[in-house]
Formats: sequence, structure tokens, C-alpha cells
Amino acid sequence: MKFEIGNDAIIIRNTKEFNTEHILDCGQVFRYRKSGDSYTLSAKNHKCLLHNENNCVIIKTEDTEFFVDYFDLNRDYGKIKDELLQYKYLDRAMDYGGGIRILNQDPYEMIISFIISANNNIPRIKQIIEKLCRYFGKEKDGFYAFPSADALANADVHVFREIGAGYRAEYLSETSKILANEFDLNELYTLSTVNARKKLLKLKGVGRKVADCILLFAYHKTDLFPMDTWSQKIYNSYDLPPSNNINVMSDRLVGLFGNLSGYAQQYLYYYIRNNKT
DNA sequence: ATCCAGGAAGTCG
DNA sequence: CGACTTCATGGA
Repeated sequence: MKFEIGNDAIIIRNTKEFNTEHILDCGQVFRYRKSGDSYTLSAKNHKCLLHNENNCVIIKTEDTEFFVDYFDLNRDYGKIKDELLQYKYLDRAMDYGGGIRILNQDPYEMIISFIISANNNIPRIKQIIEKLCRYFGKEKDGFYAFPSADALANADVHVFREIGAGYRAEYLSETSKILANEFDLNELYTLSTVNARKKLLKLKGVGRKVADCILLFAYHKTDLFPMDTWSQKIYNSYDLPPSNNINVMSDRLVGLFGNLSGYAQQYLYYYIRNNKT
């Protein structure tokens, strides 16, 4: 995609493949806030501000290099969307949320965030993660960085309950200790989706759906289809054999969409979640 | 009051 | 294996 790097800013002219609202509101990221006609976004220990100006998206940040990768700017989403047009419902979904991009987020941040996401709603997920950063993260000119693995590993369980994590507090406590000591997050980049998933499933609080979200939103593996309550509705709208097994449903959808499954899932998820039929 | 939210773990057969 | 139950929390 075409973009320019200016003085503490990235300028994007093709807004058909970059819509800030679509990207942030499709459920892949939680640490952002809308203020007026702009969005502030935090990732790891970086921050940026997005707004539209003269039919362009302006990303103001001191860390342009980080956010070029983060927003996946070197990938051709026009080509991906063209290929997805062959599938049922994707025309409608991409007409609605065609500006979605899959972010390249931090693996550790995704693991913690999506453990919190389990059986939870998005406003509350955002609130818990914000408190987590405020409680354990380092302050850096006006915002809180995502906490280090050590900070969470050394935390007492009851603090996770205090910030509203509920029964997930135990998962956060156990998993952050393992991540801080004996888990190689970088190895997963080199593994196949199936093998990387197996490793993630060993972590407390990480099941198939959470693992697939981590693999999609951090490792950019796209031969997977995260199955939550909404994805089950998507499955039922396709002409596939009835099933009540989440893994079977997920595998069949991957059989349909192949390596574009992750992208398809995001366009469809964003569409169905905002157009309750 | 009951149900739901980007589900996972534990138990039982 | 597969099916069924339980698990905090808060908003609708």
C-alpha cells in the first residue's frame, strides 16, 4: 500500500484499504479511545494519534517505523479483498468494513488481552486491560505502557480480581509466570499454525479460540478461523453440514477459505456484529 | 430476574 | 474422546 513517512507522522492516501474505525472497532485491539474526530491508540510502549485530513489518514507518532509494521502497511489488501470476492457474503461484508486491516500486535500483549476476553464483552475487556496497564505498566508521557511479563508474574492474584478480571485472575497469574520464565514467544513465528496452536494451548486460560486470536492478531497466521459466538452464526449461514463442535466448524471454514480464512473471519465478524439480523 | 458477552477448565460417562 | 457444568462481572 502507498504511504509516506513525514515528520513524526505516517500519511496514507488510499483510505479504501485503511479505515481507522474499521481497524480499531473490529475486535482485534482494545487499547484505543475515540476523542472527537480522532483516535488515540496504545500498543506495547508506543502511542499514536489517528485522524483524517484531506481524504488521507494521518498517523501522528514518534515511532513511525514501529507503526508501519503494526498497521501492516506493506501488504496489499486490495489483492486480498479481490480474492475474497469469490465467496458468499464477502461482498456485503467488505462493502461494510472494507477498511479493515489485520494488525501485527505484540504476542505477549495479545495472550494476556485475549485471556481476559474469554466469555466477556468488549467494553469490559477494554476497561480491565486499561486498569491492568494503569496498575502495572510504566507511565510514559501521558499514557501507560503495557506491563512487562515480570511485572505481572510478580503480582498477587487478588490484584487481578480487583481490576475486574473475575475468575480469569488465576489464569493471568499462572500464565504470566510461565511467559516470564520458560516460554519462547518468538519460536511461534517459525512454526506452522497447528504446531504453534499446540504450544499456546498449554497456557492456562488459552483455549482454541483465544489461541487462534493470538495467532492471527500477533503472528499474522491466517489459515485459521477463530470461533466465538458470532462465528458460529457465520457458520450457520453458510451451506455447511450442521455441527455443534467448535473445532469441526472452524476446520470446515478453513477448508472453505484456505489461507484467507483469518481475513474472511474479520470482515464477516465485523459485519455481523454490527448488523444484528 | 434472566440472558449474554470475541470461552476455558473441570468433571463425568 | 464428547457432552455437560461451572466460573466473575456488569449491562441490557
